[in-house]
Amino acid sequence: MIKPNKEAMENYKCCPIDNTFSLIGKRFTIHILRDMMLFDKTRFNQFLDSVEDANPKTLSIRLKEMEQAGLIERKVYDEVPIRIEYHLTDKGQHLQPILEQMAAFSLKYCCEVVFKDKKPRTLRQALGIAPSVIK
Amino acid sequence: MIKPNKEAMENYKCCPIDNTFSLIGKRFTIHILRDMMLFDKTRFNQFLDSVEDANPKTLSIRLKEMEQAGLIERKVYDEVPIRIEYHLTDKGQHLQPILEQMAAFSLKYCCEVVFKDKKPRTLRQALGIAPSVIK
DNA sequence: ATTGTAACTTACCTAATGTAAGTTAATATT
DNA sequence: AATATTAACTTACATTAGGTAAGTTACAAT
Repeated sequence: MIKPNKEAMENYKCCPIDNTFSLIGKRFTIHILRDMMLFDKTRFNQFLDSVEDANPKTLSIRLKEMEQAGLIERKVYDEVPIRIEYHLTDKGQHLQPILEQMAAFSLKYCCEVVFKDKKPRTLRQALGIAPSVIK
Repeated sequence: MIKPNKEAMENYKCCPIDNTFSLIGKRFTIHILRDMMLFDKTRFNQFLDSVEDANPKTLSIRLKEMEQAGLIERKVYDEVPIRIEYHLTDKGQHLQPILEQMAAFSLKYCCEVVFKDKKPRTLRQALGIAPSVIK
């Protein structure tokens, strides 16, 4: 088990885990990130369709918060009808290892609820890709 | 970027990221896990003191949910005054990589808010330990 | 004139969370 | 004998966050 020591603790203004949670802990945030990272979703109505139980009010609030936090960028295309796209920033991209670990946990320890055949999988197996693709 | 393919998607009953979020996404849950994993906290009033802005009502609800979900175990010691301890289960322990990635993200990309000197750190540097200790 | 589309916003309602005080049970103190 | 203390909550009440359904804007097509 990894434990912080006292000298190291002196440097902190706040807890890094608490800080990350303040960025991704609210409803829909990780779902939006997931859909951007893994499924190339970029638009409001796509998230409304793909995010589990999303509603337009909360989605709208969440996208604004994520933009404020520097995780995503909002781009307006002046077409008819108007098109708006949301894209991950560099900072937002770097949240991906967290989502990967979240996926890996469920694949291994919640396989009865996640998989039809109820068998555990690694992230590689679940994605159905060759080992070389991940890294 | 890692992308799931179609055959692999057929096996799912639900999204593993969504599933993990249902386990750790509510307020205080990861804070409780953090305090158990890194600071050896085990008792109700310890969490009340150490978890940021914790209140007894929500803490009580959360501990019950976490027990239900199989992440922690509640043990009653029949002493005077009564002592109750909460400990991580094996399943709960395996959430640690998620918390580590959450910490690593803030150390690297939110150093201005996390550190007094505002300089980014790796997880190793932040913990102030030798490289060999992590793995 | 009505319909359609994208991206929301608004009014209203319900659920989750927070606050402060109270409970239980036993020993310790005045 | 009455009051205090401790741990781990619970309860009543207040506040905040989130959800629902409908409406808005700005065109273009039918």
